[in-house]
Amino acid sequence: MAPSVKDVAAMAGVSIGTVSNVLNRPTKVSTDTRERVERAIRELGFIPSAPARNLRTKHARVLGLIVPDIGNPFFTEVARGVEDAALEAGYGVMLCNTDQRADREDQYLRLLESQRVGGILITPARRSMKPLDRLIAGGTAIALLDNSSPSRQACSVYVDDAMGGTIAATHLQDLGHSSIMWLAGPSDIPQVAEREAGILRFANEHDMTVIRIEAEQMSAEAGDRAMGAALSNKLSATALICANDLLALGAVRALTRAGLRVPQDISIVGYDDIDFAANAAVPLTSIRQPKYELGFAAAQLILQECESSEPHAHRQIRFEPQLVIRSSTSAPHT
Amino acid sequence: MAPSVKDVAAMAGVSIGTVSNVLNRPTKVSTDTRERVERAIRELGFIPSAPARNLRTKHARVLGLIVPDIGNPFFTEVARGVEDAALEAGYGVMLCNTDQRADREDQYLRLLESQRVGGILITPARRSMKPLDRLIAGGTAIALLDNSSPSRQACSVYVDDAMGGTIAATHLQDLGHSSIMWLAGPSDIPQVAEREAGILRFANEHDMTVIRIEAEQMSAEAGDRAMGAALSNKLSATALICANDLLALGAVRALTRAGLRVPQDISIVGYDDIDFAANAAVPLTSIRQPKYELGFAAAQLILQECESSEPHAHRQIRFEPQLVIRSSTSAPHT
DNA sequence: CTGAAAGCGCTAACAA
DNA sequence: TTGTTAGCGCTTTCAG
Repeated sequence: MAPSVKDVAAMAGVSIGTVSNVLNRPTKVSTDTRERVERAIRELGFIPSAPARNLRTKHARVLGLIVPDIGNPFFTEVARGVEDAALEAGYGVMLCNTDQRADREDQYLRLLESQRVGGILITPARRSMKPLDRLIAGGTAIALLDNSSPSRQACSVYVDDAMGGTIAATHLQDLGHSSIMWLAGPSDIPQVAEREAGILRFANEHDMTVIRIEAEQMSAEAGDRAMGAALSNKLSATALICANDLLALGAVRALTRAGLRVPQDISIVGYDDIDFAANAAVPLTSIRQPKYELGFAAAQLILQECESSEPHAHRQIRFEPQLVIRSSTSAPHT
Repeated sequence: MAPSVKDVAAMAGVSIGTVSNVLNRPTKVSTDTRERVERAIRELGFIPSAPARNLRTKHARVLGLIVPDIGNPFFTEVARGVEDAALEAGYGVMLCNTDQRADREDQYLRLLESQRVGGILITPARRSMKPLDRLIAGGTAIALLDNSSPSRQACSVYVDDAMGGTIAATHLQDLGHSSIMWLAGPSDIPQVAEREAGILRFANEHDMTVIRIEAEQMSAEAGDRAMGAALSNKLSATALICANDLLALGAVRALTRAGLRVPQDISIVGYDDIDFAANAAVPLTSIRQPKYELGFAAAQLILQECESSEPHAHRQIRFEPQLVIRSSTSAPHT
């Protein structure tokens, strides 16, 4: 049996209330009794039971992290940021990977609710915030991750996607491209839609033509397939912007298979700037998102919401994306 | 306030004990009272408090997953396997990324202990099992992940690394290579040591020469640096085996920078077969490890240990690696 | 088959 | 400053 406050109290010759005090309000205890208690804690190897504590405090020192695809390095980096911020505050992180499936998201939401976690960080897989409202009403702090829809119900942290799209298009125009392809992901992903909006707005204003193709997923395989299909339909342009780096990696493959060289025959701009973008054989020009920082900031926001009992004003934090130029873009070959 | 068993009992007109019974032993309750209770649960949106339950049951329906680097796609895939097995059983997974730091590992171990998790899956960052013994004694199930050291204290799941090393060397010999380089990772990583043993044994028996170089981390950057250094020391061979795919990706970069072509000038075999190996511009020949399966099996093992109260016999599950031939290996150019 | 009651380990009033 | 005590929400005997 793990030792309990009772054992510690007995060994230190004090009451359990005093033990609880040295644990939670050390200043309210005289120095020498505190030291006696601390010694007892050390000798017994006492580690307080979180479940017991949570039964009283209503909230576990745990954060839920709900992401669509932890296999995507973007989210892996975000998770690292969340984890570091959480650990700093003595919180744990429950990883909830939904694979974009609503049923899994629901199941995890229930799980987190039953665990009475202090807060939930979520990149919503669908438009509805319905199930979240329940949680919010129940006192669970929620933060929207990588989601710009301002909500009066929750904090949110995001990177300006429209700006990212514009940056990518601007870069290609600067190089002299006037006709580009846009390899989008599923159109119901808000981030993709925003990036597209940024690209199209800029293209309109600067007489660039944009050919849109769509992959059914945000994965390299899907990028390969979509690009392959576009190629066999004789679609072409001197440059390509991809909705994320995974798609770009797949597109490079399809292009290479078709005998086209990057960037000589076609320039490519990815999105996210995952580690593999830099280490690909054709290092990818990409739009960097501050992934780790995004996660870190979101976790901090939510931690401060669930730590303090004061009325909390929901905040929105916006990050800016950044162009990282590597070898996959150049002036169009004439 | 979230509804409690008490509220449900009141609404259904039964005692709280009965509510508890329909929750945990539905058969012990008559059909119609069960239905009444279930209706009340639904109407109130009652979700049992895990902390309260855990206070009695001693163990939370949560698994701790301790890995050295969740940024490495190998571990990300393992995590997916763990997560899926856990969710199937209604368990959550706490992600604990140590970055190979002993202090973080300790901190997480304490956190998991205080949470009273049912089991811990760990890829030990160091040789010592000392802190784990405490947990085991305390009744927490432990499973060693990707670790072949048989332990009478815990279950373990691993992929035969020596075999993987041999497979890689065999493949190169079959292609006609007789002099190879081995890009190792830190020598205190047991998996790396095993792979090396497999390679060296085979090389000895077949008169291959092996030049050993070592990267200080299992990352692409470290691989790039180590390979670059080797190159400027005029080390060379017709083929290269890397301790994992990340190192291989970095090595390809260094090689490319030096004007060498893969596989014409040098063949490369990676290890792990992460997704990016297949999608790299030079698709990587690699030794595939059943990553997802590894995590899934480990989680199942530990779940069955912490679910059943019967005396549990620790098991060891061994997986076999597999050669995946792509474009980064060929016969040596003569 | 159902209810009553004890108690899991801890926190937070309140007393002393 | 320290001790006493009443629960938190649930499971689990033990009676009925």
